[in-house]
Amino acid sequence: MSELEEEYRLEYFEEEGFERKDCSKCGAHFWTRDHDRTTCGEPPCDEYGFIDNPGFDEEYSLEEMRETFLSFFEEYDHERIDPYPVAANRWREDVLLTQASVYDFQPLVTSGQTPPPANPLTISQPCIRMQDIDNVGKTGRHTMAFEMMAHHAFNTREDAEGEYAYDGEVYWKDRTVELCDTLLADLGADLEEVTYIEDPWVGGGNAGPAIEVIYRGLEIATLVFMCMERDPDGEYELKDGNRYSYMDTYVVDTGYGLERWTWMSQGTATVYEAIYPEMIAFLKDNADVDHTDEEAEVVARAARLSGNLDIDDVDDVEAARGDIATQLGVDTDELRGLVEPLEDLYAIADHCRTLAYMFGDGIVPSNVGTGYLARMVLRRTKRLCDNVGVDAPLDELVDMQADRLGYENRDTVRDVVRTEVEKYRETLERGGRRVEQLAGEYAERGETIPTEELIELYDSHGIQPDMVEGIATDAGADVDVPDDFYSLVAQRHDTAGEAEAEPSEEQERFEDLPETEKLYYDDQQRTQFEAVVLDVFELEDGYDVVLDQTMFYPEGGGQPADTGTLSTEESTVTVTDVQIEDGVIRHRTDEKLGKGEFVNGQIDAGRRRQLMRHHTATHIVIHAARQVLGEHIRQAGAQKGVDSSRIDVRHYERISREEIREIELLANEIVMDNSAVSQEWPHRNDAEAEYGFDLYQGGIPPGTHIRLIHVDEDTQACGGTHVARTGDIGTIKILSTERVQDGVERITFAAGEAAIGSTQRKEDALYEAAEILDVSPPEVPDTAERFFEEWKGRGKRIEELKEQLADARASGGGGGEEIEIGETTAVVQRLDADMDELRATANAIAEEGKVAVFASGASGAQFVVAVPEDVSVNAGEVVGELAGRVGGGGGGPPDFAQGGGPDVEALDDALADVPDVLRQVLDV
RNA sequence: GGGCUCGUAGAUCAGUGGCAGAUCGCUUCCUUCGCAAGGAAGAGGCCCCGGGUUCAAAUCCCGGCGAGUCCA
Repeated sequence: MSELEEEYRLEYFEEEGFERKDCSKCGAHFWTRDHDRTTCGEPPCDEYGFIDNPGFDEEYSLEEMRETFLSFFEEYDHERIDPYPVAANRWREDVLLTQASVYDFQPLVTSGQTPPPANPLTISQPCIRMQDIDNVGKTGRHTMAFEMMAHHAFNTREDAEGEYAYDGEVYWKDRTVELCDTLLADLGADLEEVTYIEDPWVGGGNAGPAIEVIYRGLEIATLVFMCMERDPDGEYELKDGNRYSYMDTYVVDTGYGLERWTWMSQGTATVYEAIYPEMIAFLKDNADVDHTDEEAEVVARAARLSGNLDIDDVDDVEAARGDIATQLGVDTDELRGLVEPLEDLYAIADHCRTLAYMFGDGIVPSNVGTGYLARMVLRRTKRLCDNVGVDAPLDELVDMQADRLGYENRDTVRDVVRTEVEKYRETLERGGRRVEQLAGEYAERGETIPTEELIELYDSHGIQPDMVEGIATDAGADVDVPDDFYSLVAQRHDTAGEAEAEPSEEQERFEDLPETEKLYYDDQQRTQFEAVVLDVFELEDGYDVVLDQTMFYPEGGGQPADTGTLSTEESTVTVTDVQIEDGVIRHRTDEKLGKGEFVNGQIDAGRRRQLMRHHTATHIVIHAARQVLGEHIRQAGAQKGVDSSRIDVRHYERISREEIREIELLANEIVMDNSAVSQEWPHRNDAEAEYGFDLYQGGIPPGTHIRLIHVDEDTQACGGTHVARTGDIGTIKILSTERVQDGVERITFAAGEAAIGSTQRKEDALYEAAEILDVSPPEVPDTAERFFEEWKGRGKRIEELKEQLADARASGGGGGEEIEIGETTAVVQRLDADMDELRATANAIAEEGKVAVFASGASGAQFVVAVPEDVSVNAGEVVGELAGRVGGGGGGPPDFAQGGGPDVEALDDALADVPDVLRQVLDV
């Protein structure tokens, strides 16, 4: 760490008369204006000093504080940027949720591949952190949803000029600290009380010096100077044990907690009371949480005490509760009774804000990804509401927050919440029944419900152990929930880490090749071109040809590669696949071409035309789906093909047939409008400013300029090839929808010739069915139904007749051979009928008090033996013996058995042996 | 993306390779001035679909479709 010490010797500190000190309690290095100070200022070294003693001149609400911050930085030449969605997985694959403002600019901007939307910039970015979910409401300062206010500056070193998407230095450490200091001074903070603690930062492969800003015991900002990256040969070893070296780009990454600044300005006992005053008042009223003045006084004092303690997880909270009660001179349980309902209310307010962010930004509840996190939060919130007695519908509570946060899709948000609450209710009901039954069984046996069952209930059915406990207690069964329950669940999910094979025999030759010029964007209708062969790579199966320019579209963005041919004067080779790697396009061919040869390229025009139709149609279908299903509709994946294509969209319920028809109609209206499909390459900042984040349906492309495709009113960033006018698509036919995951619907459709083809195939099927039924196609459904009903009726009638036939045979009409065995009579008969008939007849005979042995040769050799109640013949044994003689086996209970074998030839002989077999069995 | 669980009467679910079951609901009748309740009788099943194993599959195996749930 000491290697970074130099990094903190700022001119600004010197000019302002700061002194570097070591904390007398924790040893941390920190900078302060107060020369008498000995501690770093952060709990546990110091206590909160702002409760009932606000640190700023004025009180601010959340909204006021946000505005104050942003306009302050605007005044100092920063551009204000709109916040990004909380679903960070829309632009990066390594995380699900936005947890800091810098997430917005990773990895493309921080690495220098893409310019920032402004430089320097300021933003208040909504973030969600689920790590501390259990602490929310209890510690007085943890929230799951928060806004990270920030100012960022993106710099590159002088010697790297021109290599990155931004150049030069905007500002670095001194200016950053100065801005922070100035803001504090502007708000009226006592700068003597502010400490800047040295705390190097490491994360996500990057690192750099960082400073924690502490004021009156509260960490109100972190100033990170990201300037290093992980490098095995790096000069510096940092606290994560890895080595790092300096990068060409260096980024000012600051984070100012909006909630904490608001709290600081108000000095309330908890952060929640500062940021959600109206909602908490509403919840208190709704849940009837009311304290006498005396009780309120106890609660306030307890909050103050717990705020002063170093509480960082729930175990500490529980332990601290006793201490606090002692200090206040009240009973621990009494204190808990007063405080716990409040804690639940605080958590509800916070969780509702989290949900508003999530659903407002278009996250759909699901069993995967961010959707799953949203589902977990929603269920947890619902449980908290039920627990504390809040009976306002959850969608209303979430809407209160969505309203306050200024979301415009509030109706959809409410709809999503209602649907999800209903799903949860069903899960609970299902689970409840299951547990009741299980508990009943264990209670009867006087056993404790084993842990294995609890894990199964939770893992497979989503039933929390405490719910099992509640129901089981009512049923009189014991439950023992182990302390390490959740780690036991985790064990079930242990997966062997798969080794990632990396062949990496990348030839240097390939890396030295220039980027291939992409002709397919110039004129998307052309299918022929001329080029020079730059290099040829021999593969196990064919060759990879690299040209100077190409019309062949490489696989990408869900669009498959073009196929076609490359011809020289002497020969023609077939292109079967095309891939792009670092801007260099490889054409996979069956035959070899010579380096330096001129070739004439011809792509398969029919295939390409279908792919273009499908690609443009994809934009149209998603646009239409958005009109019909709602603004939240977003692509979750897509694959184009020649015969059909599919897109996956996020939606919270199954798409109905009616909705499909609407989407199909809308899509075809766009086709019929025959409007032009256009492309442009604007600066990405201009594009984002005009169209917003929804441009990026299929991932975010790097680069300063991005390609936009306009189809009707839809605009998307897209690298694919498209038809010139929507009418070129011909027609769009939606083929099917399926639920590929909970919350993700897959729409499969066909365009152009493929649409006609698929419609014709469906019609053919209908015509064929109509012909078989000998009716016209519109009559098929009614006729099919009538036939099905009739078929079922006949089945029933046949059953009845078989029963009657069996009765008739039993009463002597069957003509079976009767033999006497001991005191009973046995009827032995061959009856080549199916099993049902044999069984019915044999049963009827047994009813008469006779042993029945029936055999059939209808399908294989089969036997049925029925024995009346008080006769001591074991039917199973008889069948076993007989079936053995026809090469098979059989068995069943003593009074009724069946069996058989493949050897029909031996059936009659076996039947002839029946008397012997029966006597034998009887003797035993 | 991966794991696990489930698809049987209108609903909720039993069913351990050998005759398709329970409870509620439904229909009719009895009892009643009437209703609730009670009694009696009855209807209602492509055991999700398709393959396989077997003498025999609701049951075992594989695949598909549909649903639920946990984890990353």
